[in-house]
Amino acid sequence: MQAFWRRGYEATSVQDLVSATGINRGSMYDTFGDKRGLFQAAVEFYISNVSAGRLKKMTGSGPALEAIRDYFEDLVAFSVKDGRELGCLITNSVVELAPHDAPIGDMLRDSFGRVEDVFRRALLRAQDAGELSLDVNVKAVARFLTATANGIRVFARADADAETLHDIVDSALSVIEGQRPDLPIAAE
Amino acid sequence: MQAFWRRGYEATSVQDLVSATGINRGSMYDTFGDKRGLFQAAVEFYISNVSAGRLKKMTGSGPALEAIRDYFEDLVAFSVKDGRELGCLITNSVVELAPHDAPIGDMLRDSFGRVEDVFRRALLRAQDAGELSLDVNVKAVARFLTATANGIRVFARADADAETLHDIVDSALSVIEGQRPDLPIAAE
DNA sequence: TGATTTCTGGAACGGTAATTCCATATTAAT
DNA sequence: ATTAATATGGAATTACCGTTCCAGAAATCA
Repeated sequence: MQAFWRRGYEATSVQDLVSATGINRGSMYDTFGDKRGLFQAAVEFYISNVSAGRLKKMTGSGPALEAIRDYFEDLVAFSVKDGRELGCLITNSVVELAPHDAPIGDMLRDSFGRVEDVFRRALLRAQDAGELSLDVNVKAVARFLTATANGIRVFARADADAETLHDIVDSALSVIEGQRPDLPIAAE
Repeated sequence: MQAFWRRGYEATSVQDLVSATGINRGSMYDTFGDKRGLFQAAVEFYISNVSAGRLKKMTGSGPALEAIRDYFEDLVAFSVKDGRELGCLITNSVVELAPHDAPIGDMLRDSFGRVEDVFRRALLRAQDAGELSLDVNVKAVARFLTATANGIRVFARADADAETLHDIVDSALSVIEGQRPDLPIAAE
């Protein structure tokens, strides 16, 4: 997974994968069929571990807008860490492969859908909690936040610094953080 | 350029380039040195034609916020056209190559910088014209809009539909379109 | 027109890619 | 302990990759 994450699908040779994993060539082919099969497994692993792990924090019961901000701060923190210029394996793979490999494309689109869904739920929770105006188009904003996360990942891949990424996050979150609802009509 | 745009650097073979251009193998090598040289030329061509063309519309003297919106509408319109799933050659190349090819990475980062700059100027014009509050952090928002454009491009590469892309644009532009300045203190 | 440069089609080259195979060693199951 | 299953190192295979080369055709220039 890490090899593919770093260099992409095409630029990673089977020899790279053998060296990186320390696993025998033959065993690799026995288990995953071919390079593409291993790649698919790597992406699946990424989705259900790396990605889902970060998303799970957003599904808690605490303040939803705060959870969304934390998600983005996490993203920025990771992007400028030593694992720099990695970006996101899903984003990278969408760009490299989605248009030419339908099954992998579908898998990646599903993953986007799940991210969007987590955002959507968080936004609904924010509305329920009175943190966010009911006028906000939740579906649209969820899509927007998903796209923004991808934009940040592209910037990360271009080695953007923390300040730049923070600027992006702050501006993006102004879409929801400046949207407290009006006072309730019948305040108790 | 189109071959690289469609399939990326690694997945495009020299044979593909020969077939796509109708130009002889030898002539190609005489002119561009090698595959990488041709790629570099393709990206340069993209930057100074495709990309610059779209950006130029934003540098006019008309209403700046409208120009920004038009830029994004253009993006969406192109992304769902027949040239679908192409995304942006710069975005695609950043993701595929920036971390492993310093010269090309630099070229692509420069291009990002120029986009950011065009946004920045437009935002400043908007402030001058009283379309945009002076409280807005212009640099941050310019970075944000650049990142958003990249996010849209990633979505386009994942074959997102027009509605989805419009949702993203509408939400993103709410960062600036809801920010009219307060009435001037000394209204005439 | 004749000379020079440029382009063409296509063969040829070396290298490395993905994949397969196998005899041997290791591990797990009975 | 014996058998069956799995992993290992590495060679072998096939194919395509990028790149070079060249003899001849076309175009350009004097």
